[in-house]
Amino acid sequence: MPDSHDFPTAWLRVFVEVARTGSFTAAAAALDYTQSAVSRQIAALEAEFGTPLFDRLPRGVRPTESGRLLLRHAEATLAQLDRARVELAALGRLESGRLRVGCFATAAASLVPQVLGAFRAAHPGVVVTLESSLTADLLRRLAEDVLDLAVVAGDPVATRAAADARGVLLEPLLDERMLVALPPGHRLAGRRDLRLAELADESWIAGSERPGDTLLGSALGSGFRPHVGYVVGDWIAKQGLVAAGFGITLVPALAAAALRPDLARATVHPDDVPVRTVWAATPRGVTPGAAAAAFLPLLRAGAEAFPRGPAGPAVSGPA
Amino acid sequence: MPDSHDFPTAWLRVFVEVARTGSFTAAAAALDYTQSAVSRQIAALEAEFGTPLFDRLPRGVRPTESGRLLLRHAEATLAQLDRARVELAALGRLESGRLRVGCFATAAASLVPQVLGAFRAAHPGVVVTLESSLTADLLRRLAEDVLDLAVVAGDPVATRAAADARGVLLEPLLDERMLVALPPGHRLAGRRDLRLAELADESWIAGSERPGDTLLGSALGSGFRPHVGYVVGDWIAKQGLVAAGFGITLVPALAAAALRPDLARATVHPDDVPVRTVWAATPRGVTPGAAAAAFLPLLRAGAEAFPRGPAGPAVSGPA
DNA sequence: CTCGCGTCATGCCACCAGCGAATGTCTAGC
DNA sequence: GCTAGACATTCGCTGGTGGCATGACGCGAG
Repeated sequence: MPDSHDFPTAWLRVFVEVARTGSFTAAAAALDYTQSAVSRQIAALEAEFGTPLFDRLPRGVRPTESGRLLLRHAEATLAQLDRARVELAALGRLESGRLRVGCFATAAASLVPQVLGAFRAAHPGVVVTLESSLTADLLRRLAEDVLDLAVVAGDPVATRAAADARGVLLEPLLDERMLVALPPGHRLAGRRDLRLAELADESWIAGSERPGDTLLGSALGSGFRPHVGYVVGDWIAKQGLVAAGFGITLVPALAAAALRPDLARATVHPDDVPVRTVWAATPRGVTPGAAAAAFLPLLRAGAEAFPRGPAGPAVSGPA
Repeated sequence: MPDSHDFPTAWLRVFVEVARTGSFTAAAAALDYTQSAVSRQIAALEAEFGTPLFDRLPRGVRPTESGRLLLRHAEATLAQLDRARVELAALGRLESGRLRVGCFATAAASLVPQVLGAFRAAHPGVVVTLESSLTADLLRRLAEDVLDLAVVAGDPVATRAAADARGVLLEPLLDERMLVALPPGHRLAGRRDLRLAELADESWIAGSERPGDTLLGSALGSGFRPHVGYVVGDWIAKQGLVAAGFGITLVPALAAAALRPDLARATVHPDDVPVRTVWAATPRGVTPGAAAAAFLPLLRAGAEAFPRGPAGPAVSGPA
């Protein structure tokens, strides 16, 4: 039973073993062949290369100059194949490899870094890259095989449609609640399931002049008409304005952890803001790498830990 | 007809070609396989390594991370085997390799260097080493596979017996004549087939105190009893003594070219000194390297060019 | 929507490459 | 000369390997 579970490289092993032991018979015994098999293997090799590779002596064999030359290459080749095997195994055991993750901006605030931390702790050998971009871009990059996995968010139907069009697989992670960031000491600080109507008198800070592009705009469908006092795209500036008491703003739950601690917050009633679902997105058709496969459960667990209930952690007032 | 004249490395080529073309079908066409064969080759590879190597896309395939890893090694391995092939071919065409020649001292004076010159001119890539030693030692080194070829000399029967005992093959090259080196202007300068009796009054310079070890001693059997004036092992010193007129000495024909030009010389009648045959010696049983095989004809030709007749070149007096 | 096309996967068959067992041949050593 | 040990060779057979035909699937044109 000549160790058949390795690929057609038997002749290499046979050759090297013959050279090592200096005997067909011994090599055959070592490799679990019969002597005749070894004899013909070598004969075939010699025919193939058109030159004798071993001198047949009365007691065993000795490599000719050609044999020695080939031996060097054969050993190098075996080593090469061995390395391939080892590295491939390491890849499978996630001792090496790469994982290219993409996510939308607010996911990069807390959820993804936290999961990445757990992943890196479990698989230090894997090189992880993270980039944040808009959902549409992430889906495109998945399809282009620039990313292995992405965390995307958006309107359930539209996002799923976009993903399907690009051949991207979506797995829902959580439905994201919305918070309102309030100036310190605000009267509504810590409230849960706040109705937007209660905020009708507030001055709002929007992320863009076009309401449709903003979180706030997505609430327009419910008949709510906010008074927009400022338009600021920058996240830091936005918080600054809120902290200074110039207005309030919507904050996705995932970004709550990134809120400056002096801000008060309150959760919005789910009926007043459309659900924004967060998905794990993976390319369809391509077999997931071991790294991506290992990342997904961690991502699910991380999402699970996020509040699906009425309020998030530290939702009541500043520290 | 899948290019069957190369050794079981087909899977490497198949794999690399699939990765290169990104298609089983195209790879099959390029390698003169059918698509099904390629499909199963890859499937077998994937089973072997326990991981998918290609993502099957609607249009062709693309290597997975494991595939890319294996691809690097596969290409390296193919290159390695290719190098082996090329170097082996170069070895066969004597564009590389080595030739370890040994010879007895006087052969190193002229015959062997001359042949080596011709050889190196024809095969500049071959690394040639030359060592000179005594015949017995040369035979031993041949048997020990330290030399590829040797030029030895000695008494026909004894030498052949020694060679047989060591498993060394002998091929006669020439029967060496003997010269006498004479002081400049000596009365016998240029004589041919000189009888030793004519030299009875001369003072001889021997190489050793034990007559049996010397060329001169080998002539004792014929009843000749020389008057030994000096015993000098060193070749330069011996010539110096002769040149200064202190005596005469025997010189093997092969060393004639190395005689200092101011010495006169004469050939000795073959009946007065025992024949010393010069052989090419090669190890028996071991297949001769291409280099040794190419060297032998040159050696025969070189020996042929040496005088087998009554007198050598420039045998008459100094220049 | 359906059809056609191109792609890979698979079932079935044939072939021969390669193995095992037994035998032959050569050499060395006693 | 005989024995022992090594490689070579022969014969019969199995299993791997490729070819052919077909199936499954996704895409894109009409």
